[in-house]
Amino acid sequence: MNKAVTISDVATQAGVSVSTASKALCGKGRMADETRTRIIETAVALGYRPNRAAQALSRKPMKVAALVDRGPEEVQSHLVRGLRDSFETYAAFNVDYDIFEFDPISGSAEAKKYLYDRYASLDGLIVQCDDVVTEEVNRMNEFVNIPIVTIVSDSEKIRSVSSVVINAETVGKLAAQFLAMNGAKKTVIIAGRSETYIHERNIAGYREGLETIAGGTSLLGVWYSDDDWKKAYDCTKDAFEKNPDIDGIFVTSYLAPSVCDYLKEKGLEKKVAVIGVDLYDETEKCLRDGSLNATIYQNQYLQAQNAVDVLMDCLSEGYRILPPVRVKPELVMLSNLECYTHRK
Amino acid sequence: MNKAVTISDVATQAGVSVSTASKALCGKGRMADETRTRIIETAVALGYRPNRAAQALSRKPMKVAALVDRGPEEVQSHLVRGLRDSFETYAAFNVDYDIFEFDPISGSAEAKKYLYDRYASLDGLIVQCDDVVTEEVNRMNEFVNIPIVTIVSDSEKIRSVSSVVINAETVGKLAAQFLAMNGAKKTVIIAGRSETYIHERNIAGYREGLETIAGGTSLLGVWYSDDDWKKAYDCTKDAFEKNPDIDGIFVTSYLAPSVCDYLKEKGLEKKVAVIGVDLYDETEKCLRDGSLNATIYQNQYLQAQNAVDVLMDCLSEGYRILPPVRVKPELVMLSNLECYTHRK
DNA sequence: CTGAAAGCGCTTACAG
DNA sequence: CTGAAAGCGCTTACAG
Repeated sequence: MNKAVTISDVATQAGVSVSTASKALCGKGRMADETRTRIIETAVALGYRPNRAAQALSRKPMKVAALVDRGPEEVQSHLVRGLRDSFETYAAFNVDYDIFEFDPISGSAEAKKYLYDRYASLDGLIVQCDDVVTEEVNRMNEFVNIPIVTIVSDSEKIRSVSSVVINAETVGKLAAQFLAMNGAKKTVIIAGRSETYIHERNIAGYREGLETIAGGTSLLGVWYSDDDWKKAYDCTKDAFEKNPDIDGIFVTSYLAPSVCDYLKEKGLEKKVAVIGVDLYDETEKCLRDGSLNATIYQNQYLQAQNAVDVLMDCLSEGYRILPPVRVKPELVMLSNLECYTHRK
Repeated sequence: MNKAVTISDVATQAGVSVSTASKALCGKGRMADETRTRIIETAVALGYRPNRAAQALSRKPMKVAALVDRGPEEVQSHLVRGLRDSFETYAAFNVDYDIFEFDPISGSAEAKKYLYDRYASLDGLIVQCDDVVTEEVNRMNEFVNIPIVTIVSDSEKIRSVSSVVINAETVGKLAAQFLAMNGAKKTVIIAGRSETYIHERNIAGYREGLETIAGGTSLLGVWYSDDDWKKAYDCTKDAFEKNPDIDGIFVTSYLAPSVCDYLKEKGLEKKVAVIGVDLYDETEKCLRDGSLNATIYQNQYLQAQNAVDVLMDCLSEGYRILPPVRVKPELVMLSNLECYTHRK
């Protein structure tokens, strides 16, 4: 390994002081265009790459924030833990972080205020949020452009950002193949909120899966639970009243336990295959008692970790926009549940 | 965020100089036991965590090596790529690394020589290797104790190490549940090398899975392919000659494509469910043509990444032995294959 | 056995 | 507009 090129090499070569070179390279302060150009050119010519450790040690703390809209406690907690853990690993890089959780129904105003108050002082932002807040983020980012990373939201709606995404179609396809494998022929979907981007894509993927992979299995209908426990139960009930011979159910939201409750009450849990989404205590119980056959874990912890990593990359590489990072959906069944139970 | 505790805080509190604190904390040089203990205790009490950026900046380059025994090209390459990528992210941390691949059959002597030549100058080591080399590593580590991280080998055989492991029983259980879900009743196992730790644990897990999860499915027998393509084919043939009504096969090694070849020749590929292990081009093809129903991917890339992370943690935390890191087996089917095809 | 001092590669007030 | 100097938190010869 050859000795790395340092900023002082660049400075000497360009005939300026280290401080001037530094300012030229990180684009701070004012200086003669000619000087800046010359410095940058010699840096490139010499193959200079800044030493991150040294940068971290000398600069003042970087300020970043994460704005997340609160989901069901146990799902959300994985996300927040992932953010926290990941930020902590960057502690050595001198970053100050703040995680702000707000209620998706009532908290939009709160989230907006948070943004107004802080945006100007932030170096980077992670958001997982609804349309209202998204709009706000877009608006602010037009004035002060900082790197933004979105977590599994309607990423198309936020401009100039990097993102962490789950392939919602794949989730649907996986569910279709799984139910077919379990011998299901007549299936239904209990979806989350109607018209939601993710759920619609889940459904589309499921349809595709039925056609391309699991011929012989059909989709009888889709019910929308609006992410409400009681309503999910009612949907299930309604579905069975209309189609008593259902033998497979795909629940696109975290409400599968509610669906399982209905099945257990009616003694149908062994006859109907059910696959859900996400993983928390209730889900685990259902996997254990056999009423839930599998769940597709959209590793929130990993999503959060990736978001932080991407943000840090953006920040240290001159605010580039990075390609989306995809988190793979993980199929959790009774046999591999133990790999997930200690997911801190 | 409170200001982080620095080594100078620790030094002041313990009533020593910064240099003494540093030496105590990274276990270098000789010093009064009493002093060292006191310093370490105050560091713990204060919640001191060394600033890695500063460490990286001040110490001379760390020398680490990875010793891996070459498996089938495409499986191995994920491992090596994972090591390389991960080491590169530590470049700013001032580490020099070397990756040494050797042939598991003929290369033990070569590997030994490599160890003799370098061991003394290394700060850390990653090994994925057979028993002979393992013995050697153990022996050397008695003289010069450096942190060692093992990747999915018979970790019990290397003492004083951290490790990255795959739960081999879970892989077996997963296979059992999967085949049962596919309606298989009479199954066989085509295993890798006989008497190999991992394969035996795969088989044990499979048996357990059949009992606890997949009642009604039976295991007719186990054939050993010795990790040889031709032999795997022959085993399959032999199995079918003895049991023409086999309807499920678990291949514990990467040789599933060979098993699928037999099935396709005999036109049995739609009637027999097959689940294999690992993922590379041949495996992908079989998933696509439907002769292979699923494979259990033991994410080598991730294993390697984790190994490097663990090693770096060991090195920066005063050579502690860290608890094993478990890599989850991932079930790959046609429906989620796309998540794996761009696995660089 | 212990400590003072230099230095790792950067950034950032501050002074010219 | 440019540079000298201090300082970030650590490690490591070197001197006591």
